[in-house]
Amino acid sequence: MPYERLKTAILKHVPFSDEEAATFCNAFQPQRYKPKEYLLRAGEICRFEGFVAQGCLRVFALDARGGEHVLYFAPEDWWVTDLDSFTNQQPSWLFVQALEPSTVLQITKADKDRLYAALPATEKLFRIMGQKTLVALQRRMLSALSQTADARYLAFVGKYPALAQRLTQQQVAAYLGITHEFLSKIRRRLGQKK
Amino acid sequence: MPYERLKTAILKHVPFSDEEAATFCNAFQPQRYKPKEYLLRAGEICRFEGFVAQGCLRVFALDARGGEHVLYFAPEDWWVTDLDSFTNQQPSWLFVQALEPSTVLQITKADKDRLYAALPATEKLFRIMGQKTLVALQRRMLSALSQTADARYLAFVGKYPALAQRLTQQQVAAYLGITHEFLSKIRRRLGQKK
DNA sequence: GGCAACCATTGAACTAGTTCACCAAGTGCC
DNA sequence: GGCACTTGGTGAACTAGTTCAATGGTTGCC
Repeated sequence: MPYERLKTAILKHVPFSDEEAATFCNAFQPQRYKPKEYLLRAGEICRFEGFVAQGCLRVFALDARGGEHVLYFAPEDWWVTDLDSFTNQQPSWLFVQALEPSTVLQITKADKDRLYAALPATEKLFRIMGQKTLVALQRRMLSALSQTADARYLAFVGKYPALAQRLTQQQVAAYLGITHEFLSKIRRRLGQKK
Repeated sequence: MPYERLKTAILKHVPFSDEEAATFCNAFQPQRYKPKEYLLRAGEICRFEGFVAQGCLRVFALDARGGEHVLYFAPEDWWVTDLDSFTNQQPSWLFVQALEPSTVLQITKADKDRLYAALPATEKLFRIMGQKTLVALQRRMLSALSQTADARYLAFVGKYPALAQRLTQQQVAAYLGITHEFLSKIRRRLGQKK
């Protein structure tokens, strides 16, 4: 049951009763995606906020020359949306794509607004989750400003070893902000055979 | 009156009555800082969340070799804290320093928690402000991943022209993730005399 | 009013990371 | 079972950005 993961995840932050948790979870619709399938493309309006029950997605942007740059990966238990496009219902500049066969529990903007009204603790839930995301992104920003690609790569595999295994090197490179050729050279230098 | 700026700022996001707004604002204490004065140093626990009523601060980190890297600047109407250290009351890895003579309205963790309890809309207020900060940081992260230093510099002065005037080039460079020497060369190349 | 900091600029030598072209191995598809 | 496609690796030439050292101009301080 994909809803169990969602229930467990939210109860970590907010003390919902069983009924409240059910009200919360029932506002989400499960959707399955095949590898390479897009949930959102730049120019579209993001109609969902999703909780990944299974699989792995990526959120990325294209630069002027067609290069892909990964904002984040979303494996199981992560949330995925274009926050700006979703909250303001305006055109996105991001792509959201499944990397593996994935199941995502999705909520619409209207249903999320209903949740805020029906269960006030929802405010706190998303405030806290947003704060954690912000702290993590601040760390990554500082890492981008201050560390060399070698150090960023080591930090990434150190922090997310299981995820690093699931991703191709191209995806990892697009997250680190380097070319996959250079990542290959870093790995050789570090003697990483894995 | 420094509280007027704070009141105006919060009423943009949340419909407080005059009494509620007063309750909110009175939880904050004004503090004045001289240029170069530190509000927080790495290793300390961040005891405040602040609203800048006047002046300008910077939040930065040191790398292994002593280089400074700016996470963000906080001029008038911006909020400033080490979110991680403040919310979890654990040692910080950041520095917060005044760049100009500044007045900051500050709240402690305990008083902020009291606000959350006394005025539930406070949850919404900080959820929304957090979301906006997150969206802005996502944009900056993608810019760091995908753009050259020239483009990032132009984007910065384009987005924050007044702020760029107030800062030294060293500060701007530490925000862009380049050396101030290289920033100087970029500016020459662009023919910027300002 | 003079000295000490700090700031912006510049040039030369260097290094981290890119680009392009190519090759080998795996994987999935029909 | 074969073919197309994607992936990972490698080398050579290149470029964006760093490092170091030096200079001159402001600014602020006592």
